[in-house]
Amino acid sequence: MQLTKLQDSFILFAKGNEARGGAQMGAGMENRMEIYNSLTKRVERFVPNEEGKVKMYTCGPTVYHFAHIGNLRSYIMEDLLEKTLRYLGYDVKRVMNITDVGHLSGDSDDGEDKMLKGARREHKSVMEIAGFYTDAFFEDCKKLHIKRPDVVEPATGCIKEFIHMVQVLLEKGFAYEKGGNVYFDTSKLANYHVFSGQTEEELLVGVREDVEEDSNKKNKSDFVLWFTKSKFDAQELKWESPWGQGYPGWHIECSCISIKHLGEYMDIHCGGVDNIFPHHTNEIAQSEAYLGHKWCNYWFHVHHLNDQTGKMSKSKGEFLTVSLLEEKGYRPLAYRLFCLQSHYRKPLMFSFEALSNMETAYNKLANKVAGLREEGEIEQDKFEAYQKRFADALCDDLNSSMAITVLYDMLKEDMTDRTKRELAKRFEEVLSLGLFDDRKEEEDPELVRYVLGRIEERAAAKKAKDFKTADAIRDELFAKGVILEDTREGVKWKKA
RNA sequence: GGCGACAUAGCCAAGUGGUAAGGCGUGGGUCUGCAACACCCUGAUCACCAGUUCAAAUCUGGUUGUCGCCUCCA
Repeated sequence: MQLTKLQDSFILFAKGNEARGGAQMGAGMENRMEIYNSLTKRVERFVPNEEGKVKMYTCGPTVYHFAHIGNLRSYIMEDLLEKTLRYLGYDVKRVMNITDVGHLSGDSDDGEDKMLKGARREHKSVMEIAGFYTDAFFEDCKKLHIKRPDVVEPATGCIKEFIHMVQVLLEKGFAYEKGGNVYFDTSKLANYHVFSGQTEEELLVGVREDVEEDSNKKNKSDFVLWFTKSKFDAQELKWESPWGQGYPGWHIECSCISIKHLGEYMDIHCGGVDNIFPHHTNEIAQSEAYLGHKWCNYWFHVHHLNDQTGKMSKSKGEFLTVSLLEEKGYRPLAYRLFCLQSHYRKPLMFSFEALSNMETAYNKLANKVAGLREEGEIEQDKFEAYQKRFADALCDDLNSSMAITVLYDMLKEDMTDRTKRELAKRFEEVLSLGLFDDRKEEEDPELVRYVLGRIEERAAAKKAKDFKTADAIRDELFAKGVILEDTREGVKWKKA
């Protein structure tokens, strides 16, 4: 793999201001992770600022509605990244924000605030809506085995910090007040378009026609840091500020919250590809202008989940949620498997046919792992060889598809069940597919006793060659949602 | 219009120079009272065209198609 020097994301001073980075790993731990960096458009060796520690930030959900499974793909892949880093021995601190203010409507933009729109739709207050959908988001995450970040911070909890940051930007001359709002002055930056590779002139060419221009802006690229004048006078959430009553712009929250919890130097910033511009671009602008030095070294972007009509979007109205998948009889973890068997940097095509495939694959895989016995000794050589193969796959720009293949190969390998079990447990630390969850425990003990009784009766009937009775019992249990299987090890049963 | 990504078997999807991983499905088989489970076997020359090379899915150029972004009160 060809390694390249980090491109400077430090936009104020084009050269000579490296972030602190480049810490050398000590003995016993090696930096072997290679990951694509959107900033440099290359796969690079991952080297954190501080040896053995990773500071990671994720753009969290906008809580005006349920997350759809396309949003959740990003969180699944980010979860995989975090767990891979932990698996490799890093001490990871991860922070996520909750956008509960300031981010306006999307594709079918009618100029109404998303939160406000959600509130009106459901006759609730904005904060009630935010609380409800925040809980719903983490419920979905739980079902998909997405670990809750170490720190979760709602934007509305950091207003003071936002105001402070805007003040500093004004003092340093990176921002200006106009028409009641505070804007970031992008002309003060040497390299604003770090991600897009386009110049301002190029951007001007095809500007969307349906967007109303803000005549207060000095430059086309400038963006709002603080609003006091909004065409949404019905804005419910407003705070006092040196510039009058108002609310923060969309981008300031991520800059502020991440610096608050992770300090001035960050290792990895995550999000969906659609965040690259303008959101992440503006975050870099604000943060580095505020800090006066380079801020984050690696940018990790997950590509979209598409269906026949294109990317899934909250604003399209109808969208797929985890709950909806459950209603249709799919396991959320089958969706996780579906995501893991593709690469995070490729668009993934969703269809119910594909998900059905995965559902079957998931059940087979879970059965296979459940069938492993606590037998034999751990074969150390093979144990380590497979651990290495597994880690190698993930270190190769998070090749989760290959990691899944290593799991399958491992299960087919000629070695003791105990070795396989222990390996599967190790892999589960990263994959989190719930392969060791004992589903029987949730069963009603009354039902279990009944089923076991009927199985005995059926066994007796079979012994007496009374297959008619035996089949009748099987049919009866099937009608109750219980499936019987006569395996070499005896009769097994499971819920349909 | 600009910028970028992607295009591999019925479906999902790995694979960046040496003659195509894996999963699901399909078909065949073993096992089984039957069914299911399990296990074994079974498939593609990589959108198209041209070029570089002893050798290309993999590099270069072009074409076509799909998708994303082009903000700042998305």
